[in-house]
Amino acid sequence: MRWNSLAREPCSLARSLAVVGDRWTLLVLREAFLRTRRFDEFEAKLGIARRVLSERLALLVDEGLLQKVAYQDHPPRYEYRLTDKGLDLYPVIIGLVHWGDKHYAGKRGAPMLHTHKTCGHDFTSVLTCSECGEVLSARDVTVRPGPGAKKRAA
Amino acid sequence: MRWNSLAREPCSLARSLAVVGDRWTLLVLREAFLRTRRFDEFEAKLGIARRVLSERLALLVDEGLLQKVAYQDHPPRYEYRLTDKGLDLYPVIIGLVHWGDKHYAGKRGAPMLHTHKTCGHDFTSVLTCSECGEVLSARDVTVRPGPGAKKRAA
DNA sequence: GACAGTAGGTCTTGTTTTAAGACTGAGTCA
DNA sequence: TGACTCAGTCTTAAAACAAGACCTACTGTC
Repeated sequence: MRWNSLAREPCSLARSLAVVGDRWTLLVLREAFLRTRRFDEFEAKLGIARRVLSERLALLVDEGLLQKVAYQDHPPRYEYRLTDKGLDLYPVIIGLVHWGDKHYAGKRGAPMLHTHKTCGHDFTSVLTCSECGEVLSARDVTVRPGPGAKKRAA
Repeated sequence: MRWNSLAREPCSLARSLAVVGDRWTLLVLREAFLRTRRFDEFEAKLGIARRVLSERLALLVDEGLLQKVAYQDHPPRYEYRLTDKGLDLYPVIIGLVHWGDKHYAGKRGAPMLHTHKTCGHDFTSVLTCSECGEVLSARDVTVRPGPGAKKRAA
C-alpha cells in the first residue's frame, strides 16, 4: 500500500495517520503544544533535519493543524501556531506521553509532570465515555460499521 | 537525530514514538484491537508488505505489546495477542480514530461506530483529569519538569 | 559601506526504510 | 503426487530521512 493512499481508506485511524503518522509530525506538534513557534526553535529543540522540518510544517499548515502568522514585515517572518484542529489532537499526545510515563519512565519517574489548572493537581489522562461519563477501556467497547463504511474500517 | 536514539530522550512522547511512531505500527495494533491475530490476516487486512509486517510484529512482541501464543503444534503456529501494555494504548488509538472522524469523515459520516457496552450508547472519547474527573483540554494544563527530567522534555 | 549575525528556508549527497513480489519450508488434504 | 496453507525470508527498486552546505533578505556594529 502507498502511504498517500492511506487517506482514502474508509478508516479514520488510517486517515489520521496519513497526516500525523510519520516519524516526526507528533514531535513537531508536541513542541507546538509547548509553545515553540518558530522554525529555528523547532529545529534546535528537536534536532530535526531542516528539509524535513520545512516539509512537515508546510504539510501541517496545509492540513490546517498549524497556521502561519506574520510577526514582522521586513523581512517577512512567520510563526506557526496551533489551530483548533491541532489542539484537538491533545488527547492523543497526552495519551502517548502518559503511556510512555507508565511503561518507559524507569525508576527516575516521568520526565515531565502535567498539572490541571482547574483543580491544581498533577494528573494522568483518563478516557471516558462521552455519553455516560464512565471510565472506558478497550474491553468495554464494541465496534460496528457506520454510515461512512465501505467494506471494512475502524 | 537517529530514530533509535529517540528511546533515550528524556521525553515520554519520544519514547512512545520510538515504539509505535512508525508508519505501520498503530495500524497493526488497530487490527489487533479488532481481534485480528494471525500473520495472514494482518497481511490481508492491512495490505502491508510481509517483510515489514514480520519486523513490526517481532518488535511489538519484543516490546511486550503483543504476545505470541501457540495455537497448534504440527506445524508450530502462533497468533499474536494484545498484552495489557498493548491494551493500554487504546486511548491513543481511539483518540486518533475520533480525531479522524471529526476532521476527515466528510458527509457520509464515520466509517466505524463505537458502542460503550456498559451504557449502550455510541460514544466519542473524552479526556478527563484523573484527579478531579473534569473534562480536559490543552489550555487547562501546565507542564513542568518531573523527576526523570534532564534538560528538556515532555 | 564592509562585515557579522539572524531568520527561514532550499539543495545535494549518502544512508535507512518501505513496497512489491518471488521464494522457502513444514505440514495438511484429496 | 500435486495443490494448498501458514508463516515467514530474500531481493530489488523506490521513497523518506540525516547531515550539512548554500542562499536570500534583512539588521546592527563599526
